[in-house]
Order: sequence, then structure tokens, then C-alpha cells
Amino acid sequence: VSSPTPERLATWRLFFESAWALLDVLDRELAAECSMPLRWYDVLVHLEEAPGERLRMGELGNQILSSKSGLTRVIDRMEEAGFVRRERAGGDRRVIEVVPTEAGVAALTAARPIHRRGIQEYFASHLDDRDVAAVSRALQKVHDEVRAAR
Amino acid sequence: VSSPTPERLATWRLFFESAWALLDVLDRELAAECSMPLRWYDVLVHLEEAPGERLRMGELGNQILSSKSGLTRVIDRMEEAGFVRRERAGGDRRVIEVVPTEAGVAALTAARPIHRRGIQEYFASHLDDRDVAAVSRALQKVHDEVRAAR
DNA sequence: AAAGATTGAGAGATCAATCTTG
DNA sequence: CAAGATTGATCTCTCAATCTTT
Repeated sequence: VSSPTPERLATWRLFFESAWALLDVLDRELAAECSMPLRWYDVLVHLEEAPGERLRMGELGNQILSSKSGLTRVIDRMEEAGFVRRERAGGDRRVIEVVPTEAGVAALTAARPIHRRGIQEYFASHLDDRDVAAVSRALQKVHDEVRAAR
Repeated sequence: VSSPTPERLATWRLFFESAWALLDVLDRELAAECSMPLRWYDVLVHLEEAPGERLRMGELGNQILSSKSGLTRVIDRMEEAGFVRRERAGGDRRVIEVVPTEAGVAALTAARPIHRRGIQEYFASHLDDRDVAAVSRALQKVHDEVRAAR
């Protein structure tokens, strides 16, 4: 386990700065045009994709990389905005499941084209087909390792 | 300006999730082992690279992508920790320049191997030479565009 | 008035401690 | 006691308003 080569350090820095700037720009865009932080969008997408369109607090926290307590506040605010509901699961009464409301689904539907436009403008439009394949291949390994490390 | 292709959306998601997880892991690592947030590290690196090892508040804020007020607080804390000093520039007395102290330089020197080990472990070691070239090529365009968009 | 930086108020995140159920 | 979730204290970030200097 040594230090990265200079080329790899330069690549890291490009990745780091691009990522920081992209998250910043896309979050502002979504906040300005949809009154929705990127985190809420992320929550709604994960709920949409979950079997039964519902996830336990703990599972949702793992997926969106939020601390347990952080997620509690996020869901508090989303519930207050009318985008999700908390439901007690059937068997185990310690478990809370988060479910999107109709308003939440509608908000995601409205936000999606805005967000995708931003992804296209700031990210996707600058990658040709070779770039897409290469970046995917490279980041797949990084993604798996870093998510496992938590 | 249309919507990204499915392959590009998948690549974006890989990028988004990897970046979020990497920033989280590396920030925790640095905080745990060096008592220094990633932001401080970033500030110290930018100061080290600046001509004269000093930057105005405004310029530093642009480089590390912090809001003006956000940077004021960051520098408050770093100054309190003894890592940087504020100095009034010669000519224009509205300008404040930020300069690293000896303790700040030492802290960066101590943190660098730790941080680079993390970069190696979670990012660089998973990229072969082809990946490095491809990712750099792809992200260079993204980086330039998104930084210009601010 | 404009530029550079700071301040006050409020939102968002985390850790450790706590409550509830198993 | 352990697991799931919330709460309290605290820290960081951002926006809008303010202060100082040009």
C-alpha cells in the first residue's frame, strides 16, 4: 500500500474537483427550479426503485449514505413537505418504513426532467461513447470497494 | 439539449455514488487520524500552490468552491487552530490575504501521507493505466465546463 | 455606488445518549 | 442486553444584510 503515482494523483484531483462542483451545481439547480434539495431527489429515487416502493429507515440510510440521525431529520422535513409518510411495519414494531405520497411521486416526476437536463449539460454531453464505457468500467471497481468499506 | 442516454445515466449514477462515498470516507479518515476536515486540507493545498503561498479570501473561495461567508467561518476556525493567518494586503485595505503558518505547513505535511494512502486504497489502486488515461481525458472536459458554469 | 469581507439567522449534518420493542 | 429509530448538543454551510474602503 504505497502512494499513488503522479498521474493517478492528478486523476484523483480531477475527479474530486469535478465531483464537488457537479454536486454543488446540480443541487442549486434543483433547489432553485424545484424547491427540492438533491438529497430529497435521491431519497425519492431510492424509494421508487425499492420493492413495494418502501424502505426501512435503516436500509434507506445505508443506500443514500446518511447517518441514522441525519436521515431522521431528512424524513422529518420531507414528511412535513408532504412527500413521504412513515408507516409501522407489520411484524416488528420497532421498524419504521418510509413510503412516498402521491405528492412525492408527483414532485419526483416534475423534478426528473430538470435534473436530467443538468446531468446532460454538465456531465453527459461531454462524454463520447468511448468515454462512457471507460469511465463506467473504471468506476465500477471504485464504487464497489468504497461502498463495501462502510 | 435532450435527456442523457440510459448508458450515460448509469455512468452518472456510478460517478455520483462513488464520489459521495469517497468524499465521505476520506473526510472521516482525515478527521479521525489527523483531526483535520478535508476542507482544511484542501485550503492548505491551495495556499501551498499559490504564488507567494498566499491567497485573497475571494480567490480562495473560488478555488475551493465555498461561498464567501462559508469561507470566512472556515478561516476563522483554521486561524483559531493556528494553521493560517489573516494579513492585510499592501495597497488595497479592503483585501485580506490568507497565509499558512508553520503549524499549518506542518499539519499538511503530516496529513498528506494519510490522505494519499486513502486515495490509493479507495480510488487509485482500482485503476489500471488505461483507466487513468481514459478517466482523465473524459473528466477534463467535464471539469472545465462545470467550473466555468459558476 | 461598487468591491471585499464579515455577521446574523436559519437550514442541514453528525456524534453520543436515549427511548422503545424484541 | 441488542436492534431500530429518535433526540439533544454542536458544528458547518448558505443567503441576505451590513460594514469598511475605494
